[in-house]
Amino acid sequence: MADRNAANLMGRGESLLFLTDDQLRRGIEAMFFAYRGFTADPDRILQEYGYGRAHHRAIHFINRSPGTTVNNLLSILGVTKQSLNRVLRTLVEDGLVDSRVGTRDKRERHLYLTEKGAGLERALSEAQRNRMRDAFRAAGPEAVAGFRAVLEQMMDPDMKRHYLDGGDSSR
Amino acid sequence: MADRNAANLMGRGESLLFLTDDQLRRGIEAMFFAYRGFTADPDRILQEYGYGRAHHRAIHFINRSPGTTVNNLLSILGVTKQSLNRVLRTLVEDGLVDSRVGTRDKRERHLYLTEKGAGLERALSEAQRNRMRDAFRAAGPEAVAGFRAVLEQMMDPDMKRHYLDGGDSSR
DNA sequence: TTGGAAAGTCAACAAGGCTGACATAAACTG
DNA sequence: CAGTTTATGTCAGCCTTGTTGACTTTCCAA
Repeated sequence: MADRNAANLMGRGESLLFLTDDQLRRGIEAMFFAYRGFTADPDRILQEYGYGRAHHRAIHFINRSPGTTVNNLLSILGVTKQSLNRVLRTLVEDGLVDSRVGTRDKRERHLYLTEKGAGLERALSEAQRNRMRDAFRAAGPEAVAGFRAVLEQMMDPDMKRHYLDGGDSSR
Repeated sequence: MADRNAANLMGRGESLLFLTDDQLRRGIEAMFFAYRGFTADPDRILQEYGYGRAHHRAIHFINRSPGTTVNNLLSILGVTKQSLNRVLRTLVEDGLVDSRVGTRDKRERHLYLTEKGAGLERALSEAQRNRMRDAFRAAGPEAVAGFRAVLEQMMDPDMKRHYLDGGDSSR
């Protein structure tokens, strides 16, 4: 709202913001500290189960897209299949995830949360949603819109696909 | 700006936002994907030097607060001294960080970037600032304010101190 | 039908978290 | 001054989660 001087040279309503290195540094540190807060509550829960963030990520995206394949999960998570496989194996062994051989293509494994897995998912996402909700409410609706707008710009373009996707990029 | 119906029951201008689980899920995934983008460019640079994110974090905060102590860094980074020490030791050995015994309190070590260390810091923070600046400009000034407001709410309260601090919580 | 690509698994290694124990020096306290 | 606390560093060992390389099974297309 402040310096909008040299604006509107760029088609859309974007102002040519004068951003000092210090303002940008604040943004960088905000991301760092906020991400820590963002993961703190689930981390505590996971610790009780002997799991880590990798397990949380797998559980989250399986819940979002039931029946998704390992390969699809790989493209979302951006890790190697060997790394994901280890996490997935423990989740299957512990009875949180069900891995079903594909009917059309028997090379594929389709992933589903079991009742037990869905239970942990609820505990994790509830904790994370509570913090997110509190932050959104305290900051107000316009802030939420801005938050989402900036984060979306910060993503790698290929990832926006997974983000915008309502879910189910499987099958 | 949308549903502001039941608002203003809460003293300040906060509306009692109706946030669906799906809206919150979007926020959660936005954090996940954006954080990946946020760290992607520095990660590439660090890889060339054989360093990781832990080194980046140390370098960042030493640069922000030259002369800071190990203990202060510990409270900012929230890791164990053993973990930080390993990183710090390699940085000192490689001549990126200078560790000087305190004059007032000789138990303390005050940390400074060397010329070489400052060089890497510039490369890392320039890459990260560029992405942050592009995102800020594309999203616009109001979005930036909202971004910061939400992130600040998401932090653990103890961490806000380090965030708001203009720097130099040393000595 | 055969050769390559794709999906998944196994083995081994590295980074960077962690805990616990212990050493040293300096500072503080009664 | 003796004893305790504080700041830092180090060693050993463990865990999670990333990596690469080699291998199997399955599918598909030439």
